[in-house]
Amino acid sequence: MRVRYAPSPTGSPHVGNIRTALFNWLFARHHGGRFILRIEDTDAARKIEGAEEEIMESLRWLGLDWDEGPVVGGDFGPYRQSERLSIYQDMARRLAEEDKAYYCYCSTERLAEMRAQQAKEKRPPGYDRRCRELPPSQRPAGIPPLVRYKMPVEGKTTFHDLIRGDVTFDNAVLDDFVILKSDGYPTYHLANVVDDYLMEITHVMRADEWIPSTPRHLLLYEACGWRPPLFVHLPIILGPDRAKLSKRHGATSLAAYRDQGYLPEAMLNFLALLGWSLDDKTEVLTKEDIVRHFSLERVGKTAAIFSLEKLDWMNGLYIRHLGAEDLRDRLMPFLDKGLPPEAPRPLSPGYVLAIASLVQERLKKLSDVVELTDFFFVDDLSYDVSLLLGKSLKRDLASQALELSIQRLKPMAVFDAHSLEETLRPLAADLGLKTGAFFGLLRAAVTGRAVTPPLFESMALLGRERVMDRLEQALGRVKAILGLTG
RNA sequence: GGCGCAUUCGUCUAGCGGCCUAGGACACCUCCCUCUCAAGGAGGAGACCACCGGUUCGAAUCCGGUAUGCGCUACCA
Repeated sequence: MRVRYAPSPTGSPHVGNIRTALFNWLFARHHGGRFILRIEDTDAARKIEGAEEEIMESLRWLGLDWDEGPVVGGDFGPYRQSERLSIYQDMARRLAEEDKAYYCYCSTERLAEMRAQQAKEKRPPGYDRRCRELPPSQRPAGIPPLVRYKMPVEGKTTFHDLIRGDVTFDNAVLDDFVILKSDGYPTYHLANVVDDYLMEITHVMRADEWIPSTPRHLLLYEACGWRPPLFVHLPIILGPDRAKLSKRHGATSLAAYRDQGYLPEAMLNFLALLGWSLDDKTEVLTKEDIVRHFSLERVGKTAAIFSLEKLDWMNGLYIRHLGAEDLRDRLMPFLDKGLPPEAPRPLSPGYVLAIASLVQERLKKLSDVVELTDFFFVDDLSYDVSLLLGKSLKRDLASQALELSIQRLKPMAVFDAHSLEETLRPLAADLGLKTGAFFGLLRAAVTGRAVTPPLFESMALLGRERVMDRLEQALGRVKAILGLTG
């Protein structure tokens, strides 16, 4: 079995696009077939420099390796359509010679006018076939022609979709579509059919939106005298507004999710579940699990909305299951990029390792680490004094609590989490404070935040010097307020 | 407008004629645990299976129609 992922390099691939790649890859790996990457760069105008590299980078990030295609080569290359132009041109010429296609000289302006007229008269749009029977003698000179397929005017075309069953179209609703543009480039329809044939693709697995063009492709296979492959149309992925996922949905490119700190293994698991399921309960699956069980029979037919909530949960789950050093290594670049410049670099791997274990079960995304742990790296804690006083804490009590804490902390022989808790916990009672209120005060003083990793572990990691320093500073701030208001 | 595809909790889905007074997960709510936040544990609420007709002893499951959504309708893919 041979399947392909055939993106056009018009930008960084979005998750819907990549999901199609994933299903092709899963299908190939499950059946021991070949997964081919083919770049469909037939639209010179929309082609974006660097997009091809981004496509490959996205595939690599998810771990979808291709057996043939750019970089790796293969026996059916080249795998970039812009390098296969003569093949399409020869084919278009052949079809024209066999009277299965014809040259069209209509200008873009005329076509636009025609469409406007059709719309006005509420007639179905489509080429009016003016050039269809144009004798060679009447061909205008000096106008580079394009080539159109000579669509049968009657009859029906039916194809069998592996997950949708038979789909039938009336040939009459199909117009004479362009197969070769006037710039010598093929359209998707021609290039796709020619390449799928020449590359011996057995299953064309692509998004739902291609269903309406499948009869054109089928007719093209027929015109060329080729046996068509099997067709599989995958449900599309919609944005939260139920429209087809596209650029305007914000962070839809796979790379954007990577940059936010989603793990590739979580993304792969999540994407696989968008349209495929193993059974009525299993949801957490490794790549190997999915490959082992993947089957077209369990691919659904309804469009799915790409919603972040479940992805976030799954990402957190995968983060929690990471080994300590693995997590540290993945966190490092996010800290490096996200921490303010005053945080000393390079970051200490040992220090980050300890921090990582403190936040592991608190992360949904790797990028969350910055907000959660910046106080470990930066000494200038800028927080509002009200954070120290809280809602119910009297000011004099706050200052008293800080003073007492400093006093008790000073003589501690070992400054570890356990000893810290042993010396500080009784203090709450001594002060007549609830532990929540007391620890909240200390937390604010030491971290400048209301929400942090566990207090004693954090204090131990920060070290005696910094903790004492921050407590003193907090005390000073509370006292300043006391003095101000009497 | 034409053509096509789809239609089960807010979301992802299980279900392929009786196991369904519809199962799981995320999100949500409550409680427990607890130094905050998480994580974890225990509960809860949430779907008249889009609607209307058939077929059948019996339908979420089969058939037809309607509605709605989405897609296609380019010298884009």
